[in-house]
Amino acid sequence: MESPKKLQDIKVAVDAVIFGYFDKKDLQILLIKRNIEPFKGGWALPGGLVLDDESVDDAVKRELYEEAGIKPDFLEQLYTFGSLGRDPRNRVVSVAYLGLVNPSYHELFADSDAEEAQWFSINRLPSVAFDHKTIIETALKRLRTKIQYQPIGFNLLNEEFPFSDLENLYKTIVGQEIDRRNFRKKIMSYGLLNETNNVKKEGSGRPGKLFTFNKEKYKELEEQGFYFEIK
Amino acid sequence: MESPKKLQDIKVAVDAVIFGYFDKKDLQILLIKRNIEPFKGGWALPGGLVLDDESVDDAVKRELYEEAGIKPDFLEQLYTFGSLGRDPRNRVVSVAYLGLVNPSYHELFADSDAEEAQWFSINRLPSVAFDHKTIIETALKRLRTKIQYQPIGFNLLNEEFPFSDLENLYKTIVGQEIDRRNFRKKIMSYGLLNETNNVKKEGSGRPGKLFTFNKEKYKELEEQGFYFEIK
DNA sequence: TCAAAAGTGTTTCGTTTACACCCATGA
DNA sequence: TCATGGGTGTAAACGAAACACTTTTGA
Repeated sequence: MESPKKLQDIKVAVDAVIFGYFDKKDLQILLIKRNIEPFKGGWALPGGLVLDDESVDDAVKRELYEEAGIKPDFLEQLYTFGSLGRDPRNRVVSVAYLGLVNPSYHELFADSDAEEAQWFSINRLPSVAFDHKTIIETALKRLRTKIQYQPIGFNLLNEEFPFSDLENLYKTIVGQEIDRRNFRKKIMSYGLLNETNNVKKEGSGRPGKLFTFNKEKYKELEEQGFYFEIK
Repeated sequence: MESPKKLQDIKVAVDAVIFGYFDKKDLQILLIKRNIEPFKGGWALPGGLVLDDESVDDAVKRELYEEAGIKPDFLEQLYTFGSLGRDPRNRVVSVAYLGLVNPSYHELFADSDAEEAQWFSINRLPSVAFDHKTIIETALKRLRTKIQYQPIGFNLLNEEFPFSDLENLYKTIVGQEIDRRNFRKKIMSYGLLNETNNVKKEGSGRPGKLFTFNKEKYKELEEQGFYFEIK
């Protein structure tokens, strides 16, 4: 933090990789159709320049709300991309965030004049502007490891969910088969799920009990040095 | 990454938390005595504004070399601090880095006209400028957790080190007693240490064999999905 | 021969893994 | 009664934790 020899000319932006999960589908990422150059008409991560009078954290939240109508349940800083030539116009340093939402609680702004927000399966992403592909890869990697040692996955599920949703979520994100019995035993051993009196209605087969995640209890345990972990 | 409505006026800086370790002493942090306002004469993390034609990663390296004559063995991005009011002069967003060096391989620029760099025990830090205290705390937390699942600690030791140095390092950083036998068994089981023919000369007691860390083997194992872990 | 640090094995305990059948529901 | 997904227990294998004495050196 020294005074500049000559005036610095770098812009500060934010970009967000927002994951959504629809049961029985892939993991999805939120993209915005650009309505200005460069990459006009192409897809890009939601984001934009930070305003002078807002924190960087606030900037992402604002952009997400403006561009897609979304207020993520979970949002954390991912990594700052600061190499040269990221943006063909200016030098732009971009602070990337990783967010999680349950898409059924968030109606997207679709087909408005200005912007179009849309979910894309991570297995069928269109090509994206700037270095956003790298950012997405970084986010995916982080999500895959983080979900194994912090109970962040619940942010992708409904408030009340059948156990199988959780199972499918982990299978999808981590990308490998899990032993249903061992997985359930492990999760249940933490005592972080509350059983509701409701059951899953749709689908065939025996209806599953619905659970909620006990966020308060988790915070409490966490303060006592508890570590959530799924192998 | 949208075009600005009015011109953005935010500076981008880097700050580095560089840890050094002297055997039998505390963990140390590198601070620089400021020779300009604000906080002139006070201590601060090494760092400064990013130049227009260098990447953010390069900016930290340059600043560290200019301000302290140091080229860290390990350096990674820590977190970006982007709240308002961090710097009394301008709006500054700062990308913080965490670095590790072996101080005996790095002579500091001390008492030069321009700058003075000095090691401080993390247990006896002076008060530091800006929000650097927060940055240091973030770095310490990261170091404490990361050293337990990545073999980064070797960057703090001599090229050849007795096993006891490693033991003390972990005791110091993690801040709790370790079982010498179990610790040695665990480390040795990874087969990442090469035994040299040399022994530790100084000190009393039975001389310990010196080891080197096999970086190549670690990289190889890592690619095969191996995870280093110390509980 | 004493003080100081290095070097070393075994048992116990808890956790992880592997594995398959019955249950509840709607069609 | 059949198809579909929900719900459950146990034994074997493995890794973590607890624990103390002998060795080598220099003073």
